[in-house]
Amino acid sequence: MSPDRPPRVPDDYDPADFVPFAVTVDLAVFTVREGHLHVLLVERGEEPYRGHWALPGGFVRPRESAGQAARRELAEETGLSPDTVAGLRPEQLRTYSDPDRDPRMRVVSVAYTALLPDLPEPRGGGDAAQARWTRHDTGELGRLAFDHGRILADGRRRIGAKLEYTCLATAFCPPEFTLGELQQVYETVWGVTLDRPNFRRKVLTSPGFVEPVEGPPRRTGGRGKPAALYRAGTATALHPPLLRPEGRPTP
Amino acid sequence: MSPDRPPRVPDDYDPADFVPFAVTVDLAVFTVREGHLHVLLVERGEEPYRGHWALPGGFVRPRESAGQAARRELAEETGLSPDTVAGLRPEQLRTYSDPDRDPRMRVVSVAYTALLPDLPEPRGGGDAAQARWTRHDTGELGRLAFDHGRILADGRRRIGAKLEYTCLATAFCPPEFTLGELQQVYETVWGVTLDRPNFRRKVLTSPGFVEPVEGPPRRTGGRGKPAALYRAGTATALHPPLLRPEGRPTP
DNA sequence: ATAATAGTGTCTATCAGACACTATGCC
DNA sequence: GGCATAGTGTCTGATAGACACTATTAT
Repeated sequence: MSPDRPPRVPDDYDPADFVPFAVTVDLAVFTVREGHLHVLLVERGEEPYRGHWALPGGFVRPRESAGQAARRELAEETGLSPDTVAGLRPEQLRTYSDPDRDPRMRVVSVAYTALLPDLPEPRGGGDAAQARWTRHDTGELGRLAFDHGRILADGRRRIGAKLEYTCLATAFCPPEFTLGELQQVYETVWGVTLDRPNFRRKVLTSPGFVEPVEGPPRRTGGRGKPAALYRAGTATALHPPLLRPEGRPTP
Repeated sequence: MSPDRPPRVPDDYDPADFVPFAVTVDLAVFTVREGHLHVLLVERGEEPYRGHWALPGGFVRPRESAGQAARRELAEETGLSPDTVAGLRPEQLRTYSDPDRDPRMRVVSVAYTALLPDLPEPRGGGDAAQARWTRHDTGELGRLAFDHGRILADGRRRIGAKLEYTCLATAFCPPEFTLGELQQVYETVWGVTLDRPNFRRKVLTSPGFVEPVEGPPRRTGGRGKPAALYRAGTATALHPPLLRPEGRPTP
């Protein structure tokens, strides 16, 4: 509901004196780089958790929605042009509201995931705050600040699942990409290897998943036969889905 | 992130003067009753939207998480015993944070879905606020208060999708149920008819979806052959999923 | 030539949809 | 018997996994 609704109040609590909450957004921004899943982290410059790495994010401002705040923060943290960021669609992950998740005050955080193609190093918003891509698989990312480790784990699980039944994987790719690159996204995020012929067949027979780039230009990824280029199609859902091997949903 | 993180602040905004937000939970509580999907609504007794129907919900208290608030509100609104409510697991849907979603103040609402078996009429929390099950399909539920119409639509879409790849459907059923009842949940939520033999085969060969109730008791749903009873299994995910007919994800 | 990547074709096991048929209860 | 629901068996078309094979580039 929303504020008042009078007789609902059961006992000890008066709606008028609700505690003020701070509302923030946190972003789990992923990219695939050199065959590894990376996540964008920033270094905290203040207590608590000074010197720890954290997810980028910030306050929701008085006149913006959480989604707008997420897009704004993403632009600030990555230093991407507003045009580029406009094309991205941070997707709401879930909201974290444990009363003690911030030791200082009551902060409710709306978490988002975003997927980027491989980009140059983040500019870090042009100020002193460090921002960098960190490999997600290695243990390198020690303890993150606050409950960001949990948020990151939730986000990671979510994108793995969404690759199965949406066309989301193309968001990890540049505007034009080869099927080999697309396959590597799946292999990297899922941590498996896929059969190339079967992967091609599945992608190409899923209507609206990818569409060939008309001009017969081609591109090479080193040596080997140059690959045809594709761009993301208009579909957003995959029916039927492209299921992970092993059956199990990834623990 | 969470409050401060010093050099991040870009320009005009001072983290110290964040506006106070109110945080509420809203619940989209569904049940299947007489072959129709129903949702639990309460009648508002105050402006704005006095006399309009709304989703049940309320403020998050100073020392509870949004999830705890959702369970508490669910217990209050349905009048269910705490034991029963403890078994339910309201699931976070998403957070609604449009600056103008409440005309009076800045309210961010964390929405939850919950699925109940067919129950006696809600007690309405023992006070004057009306609470009742309303058919979701008919146009009977006029304009809901605030953005609750949108929340309800989002929740409806979500549970339809989750039936495909989770074992959630059993949450609509009493502790012991027949496969016919389970099938009716799918048919009702999806608005389709399913082939019974194929449905049985799928459910029974999905490990952990349902398990037979040992004692050979049986129960009838009127006339016809009595059906074997099952209870929910231990699995939570369905692999491979039980896909909706038609291919399309339901617009 | 060899390595490396792109792309094609085919066989097969599995699975979902369709549907005929049997079983067991009530009237 | 007639009807309604529960439950079984079978056929078939679609699909995913496995894998052999060809194509085109760089070195």
